[in-house]
Amino acid sequence: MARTAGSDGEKTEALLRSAALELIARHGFDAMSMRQLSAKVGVQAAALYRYFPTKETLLFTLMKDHMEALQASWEAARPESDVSARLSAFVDNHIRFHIERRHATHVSNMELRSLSPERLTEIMRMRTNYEKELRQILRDGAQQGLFRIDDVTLTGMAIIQMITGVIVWFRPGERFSVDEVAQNYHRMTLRLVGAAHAEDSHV
Amino acid sequence: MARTAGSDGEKTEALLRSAALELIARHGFDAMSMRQLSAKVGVQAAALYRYFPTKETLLFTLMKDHMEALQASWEAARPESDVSARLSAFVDNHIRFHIERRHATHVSNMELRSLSPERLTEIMRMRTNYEKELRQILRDGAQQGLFRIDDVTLTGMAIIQMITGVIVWFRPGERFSVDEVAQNYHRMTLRLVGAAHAEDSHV
DNA sequence: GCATTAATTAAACGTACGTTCTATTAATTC
DNA sequence: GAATTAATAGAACGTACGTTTAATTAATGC
Repeated sequence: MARTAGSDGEKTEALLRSAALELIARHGFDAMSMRQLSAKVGVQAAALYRYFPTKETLLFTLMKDHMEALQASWEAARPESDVSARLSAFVDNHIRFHIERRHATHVSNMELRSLSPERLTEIMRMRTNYEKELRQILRDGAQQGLFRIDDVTLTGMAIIQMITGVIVWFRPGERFSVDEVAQNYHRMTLRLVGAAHAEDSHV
Repeated sequence: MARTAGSDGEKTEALLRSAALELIARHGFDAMSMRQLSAKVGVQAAALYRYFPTKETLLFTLMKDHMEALQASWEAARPESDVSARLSAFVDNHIRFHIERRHATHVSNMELRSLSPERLTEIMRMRTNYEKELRQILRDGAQQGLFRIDDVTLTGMAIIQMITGVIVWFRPGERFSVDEVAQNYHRMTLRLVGAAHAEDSHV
């Protein structure tokens, strides 16, 4: 056999990507074999090389797309309003985005080691750019006297770790809804930065 | 050749453990080969099997020792004093312990996937026990009216993620000392739980 | 100093991996 | 409907891996 009836490159690539995200998230990048991936989609291993020249390129592509989508999601959600609302929006967008794409998030957070130095640099650059948005919010809030922040870099890291960590324990359909988690976390974040009136917030 | 002059089982095992922590932290468990590990210590790969029956057992041993040491460290540091001091002590101990053992921490956080189900369960049980200590502090603080906490489980997770995340960005000898980081984080933690007078704290 | 135990080497086994090569069939174009 | 392009299959290549087996030397106990 060779080309199969109804085969379609775009469709196969999309299937491969989502199957790869699931397998890598579950077993890790090294532990996922190209044969395992191809079997999940129902093609031979050799067929993968029509879409991705190497296994590492596949990983890089997944991560890059994830980071671009994250940045785009924030730019679409970013309000022009006051800093507290911007901070809440950042936390909200971050949590929702990552919960909705838990596999891709796991991959992006756990498999950086498997990238070549150049590709690692590129992903880290995208990540840093995204995190700059948070730091700018923190800086604005501090300058306007609305936040009490000892160190912007350190506080930014603490918040990122805290809100990204949601995917470690969150399971859809259990105790908390996404809304509850998002609301709770943005309240904790506002307290963490010493936001004026954080305690009275009804949002 | 066979047994080498000056060879000593305890010494070799200790060397293997620390070499393994470093290699796994840097390259990941799957990416580390037994030959790579043995070469780092200067023995043949077959020699490893005198100390660890399988590669996975080696990983499990490292993780278990790490968790036991963490629990012991907290039990030694735990004060009998008021809840705010206990919370500060927890944060302080956690950060210092993890910074001092960054390799082991990385391994314990990143390589859970490579454990068999039974062994994963055991490590998770230890981890849960440790995290219970934090939740108890939060519960006590809330009951005494000192903390303002919406949900103990969720707040506990947020704090754990935040303070464990330090090892992701912290590099000894750069901008911050361990003391500064620990102090800053316990201030953020107290704010996060809405601790009364957190803003006036001089600790 | 001999017997025993501890620590290691050297070589090999079977397996699984990423990747490549070539052939083959399906869809598309004109 | 012939020519071309797209999408795959099937087989193979070389390599590296975890682990085992047997032999060998060093240290220890009596």
